[in-house]
Amino acid sequence: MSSSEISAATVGRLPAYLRALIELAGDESATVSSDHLAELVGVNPATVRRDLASLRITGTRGVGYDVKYLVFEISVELGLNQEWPVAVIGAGNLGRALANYAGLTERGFPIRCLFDTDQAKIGTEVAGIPVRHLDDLAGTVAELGIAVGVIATPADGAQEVADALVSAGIGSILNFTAHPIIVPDRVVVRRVDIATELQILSFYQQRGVGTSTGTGVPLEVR
Amino acid sequence: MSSSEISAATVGRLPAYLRALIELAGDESATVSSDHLAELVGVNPATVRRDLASLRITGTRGVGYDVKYLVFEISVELGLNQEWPVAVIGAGNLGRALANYAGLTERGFPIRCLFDTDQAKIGTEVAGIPVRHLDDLAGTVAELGIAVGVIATPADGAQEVADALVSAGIGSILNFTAHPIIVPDRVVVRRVDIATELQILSFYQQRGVGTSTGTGVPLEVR
DNA sequence: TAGATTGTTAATCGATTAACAATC
DNA sequence: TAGATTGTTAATCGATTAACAATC
Repeated sequence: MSSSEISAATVGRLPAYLRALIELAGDESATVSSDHLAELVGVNPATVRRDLASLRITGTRGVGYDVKYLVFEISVELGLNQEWPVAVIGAGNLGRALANYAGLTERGFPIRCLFDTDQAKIGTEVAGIPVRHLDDLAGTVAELGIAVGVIATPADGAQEVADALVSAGIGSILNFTAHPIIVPDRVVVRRVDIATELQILSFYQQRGVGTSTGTGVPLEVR
Repeated sequence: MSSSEISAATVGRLPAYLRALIELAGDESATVSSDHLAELVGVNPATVRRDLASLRITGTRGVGYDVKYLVFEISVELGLNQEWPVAVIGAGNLGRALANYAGLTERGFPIRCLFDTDQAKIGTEVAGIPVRHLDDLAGTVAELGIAVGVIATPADGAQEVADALVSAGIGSILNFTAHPIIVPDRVVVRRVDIATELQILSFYQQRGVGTSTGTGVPLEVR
């Protein structure tokens, strides 16, 4: 399908475009040029035009792109016109921090359930979110329509949890542990590894410092 | 200097190489071929050889690379032969989760202090780590030799905190907020943005699913 | 019409990979 | 010597960017 034209690099920039556009919309800007948007996000204007063209988003020559239309279209591309209920596996410090982070619900990723294997935690609530036993994962995924699983357990449990998520029918996994996980092709995985980020920082710090980017994408304005 | 030959892509793979090598060392493997290491990390063997060559790490033709030597050299490149004391700004749920994550100290990134502006928290401890007022940042950075600052505050405080870290002389910042920060060239920033990661997941989930990689690098074995 | 800005082609750049001579 | 594997060249691939005709 046409979707194959959208590169991973483009997808990685979409959240940054959206964030900049939402601020522009607040400023009541009706249109935005590729030059302006590029400057806000820290990329080349031609890259912006190419990215938008790959999404079949068109602007108006001599004028620019309609901000509201851009926000709408990019949101649709990112699936933000619907909710993606999240389950967090691991009700430790990280799991509780995620549960307490209201920003996720605001952005369409409400955490609906926490899972753990510690009997003392089962049946309690964290920030109003129930904690259930990992054995109840499959049933809960079906019951609550969970779309995304977040692995927030100790590293040595990561693969086991990933397997459980996969058998429960989950198609998207965010892995916070230091260990890579192996999943079938149909499942999409991203990893957030704090220790790796720190190691990359120390590499550049130790040398004269080049500039490093976040998340593999130039998200930081220079 | 010679350092300019090392690409950001190579740097991003170093932590994954190191992780695989440490497991191999545990298996008492004395040497490893580029083929084997490539398979463990999920990259092409030629990429492994090219990456190592760019670090001036040599192997032995017909034999492979010495595992202990690789571990040592890559560790040195990543600055892991020394400690990088960390300060976490924000003693909320995320800050406390980080403080309780022993993995960071084990990997050479001990959290030495938390900072907040909530008087009720100042003077308390989290997992044995003191919480001080943000006003004391510069003094504490000097006193404890802090090398890395982690921004774990609400998003709207990110730039202000970044400015404070920069004036305190910090050269490496890990930003957990949804907002990009602007810093001088000498400062290295990486960002971990959970909402962005989830948006990228939902993009792929919504479509037939391609495969996405974590951290901008193919860290997940397929 | 004159100025602005898109949409897209062609050039460039950088990273990946195949292939193979060198050599252990 | 025969087999294995590196180190590196050259080819390939994909992404970025300059440039500009199209057109609002």
